[in-house]
Amino acid sequence: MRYGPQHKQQTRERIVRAAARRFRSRGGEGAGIGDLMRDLHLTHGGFYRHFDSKESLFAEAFEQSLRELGDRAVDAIEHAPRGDGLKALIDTYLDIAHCDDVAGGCPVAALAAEIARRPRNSRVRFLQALRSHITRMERYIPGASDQERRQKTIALFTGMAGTLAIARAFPDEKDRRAILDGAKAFYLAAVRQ
Amino acid sequence: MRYGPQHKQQTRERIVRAAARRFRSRGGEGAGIGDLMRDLHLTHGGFYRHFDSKESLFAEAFEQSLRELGDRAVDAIEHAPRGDGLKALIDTYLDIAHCDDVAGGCPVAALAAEIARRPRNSRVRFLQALRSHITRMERYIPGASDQERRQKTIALFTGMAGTLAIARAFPDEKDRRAILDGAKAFYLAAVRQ
DNA sequence: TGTACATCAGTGAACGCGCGTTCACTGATGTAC
DNA sequence: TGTACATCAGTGAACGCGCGTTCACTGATGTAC
Repeated sequence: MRYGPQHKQQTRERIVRAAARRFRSRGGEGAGIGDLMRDLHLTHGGFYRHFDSKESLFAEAFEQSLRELGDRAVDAIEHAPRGDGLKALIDTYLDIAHCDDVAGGCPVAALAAEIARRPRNSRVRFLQALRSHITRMERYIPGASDQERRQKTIALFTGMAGTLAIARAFPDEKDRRAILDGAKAFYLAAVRQ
Repeated sequence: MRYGPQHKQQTRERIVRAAARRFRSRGGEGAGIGDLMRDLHLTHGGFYRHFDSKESLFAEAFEQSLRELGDRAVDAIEHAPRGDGLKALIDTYLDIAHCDDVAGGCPVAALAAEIARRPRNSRVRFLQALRSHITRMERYIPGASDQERRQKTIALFTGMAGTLAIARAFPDEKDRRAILDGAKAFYLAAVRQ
């Protein structure tokens, strides 16, 4: 059957949105095209009208996730009381709600290791997304020079992603909270130097 | 055919050692039993004389990897000049050689996200290994109280693991070095508070 | 206005492949007598 | 000492399954005339 002119674009967006969640919560290998499409009440064959391959969906989903993480971070910083932006950034990232929302959370915490395993050529899109996330964040990080601010931004972001990923392995919420709270203090002190 | 009395134990150890490398470099889903056994000049069928399942091999390989990482960390600290133990710990972990040796490196940096995705029950072994690694390391981390030392140890270790995992995604060695060097300074300052 | 045709998002069977696991079997060595 | 049997690490075919991808097809709507 034929659909309205915006229909295809809408379906594509629904696929990306659903995929972004599935990839984060199940990993790239754990999330299948068939299940994904079934959730959207579509069949797997139609997928290839929208994407060349699972890999290109994965890249697009990653980009979207990271962009949205950045949006939320900026939002948290700019809605914080004056001078508390940095604390808000850290506290939001290391919040128990973020920790417990793998599907909607930071794609780097969920997928960094498997991105590093991909062939060089397919990593460029991910790295581009990562770099623009860092660039977007570095203006909120204090430092004596641009270079120092960038380095601190990278250390902070990659560090917090690691902490979040590991906290998620603990089934007991008390453990997760202890890890996250300890890390909040650690990173805030570190960034304020 | 029948083998000498130590033969089985030796084969088992060879399997664990090879698996520990394969799981870290390819991920739990990317490393297959068939390929693993073929590398050891054995066939896949024999695997089940040594392990119940791929999952139990994975857990044992993880434990061994983390134990060995701890050994190397302790070694680096204790061979460092007096007062430089902490710096040696951080510099060893964030060394470019460690970054580039995924197969022989930290299993947490390589596998944390997928461990977090496993069912609760199968996570207990991993968490036990993680906890004993932390306990082993915390005596080298300064802090006002035991609790503070533990929290800092966790933040440091999980943070460095995240940084390492992400650095590995960069194909250009210059980028990896920049990330690692920036993080070395960041974490050293943070832990020294 | 009415008719014939083109379009193309979505369908679902099929393909090829790799995987974890099972199982009947092998055969060199250890053990019982 | 010699013989018959038991053991069991390792073999390799087979099973069942799920996956990414392909492809001929469908059919409601847009377009050409």
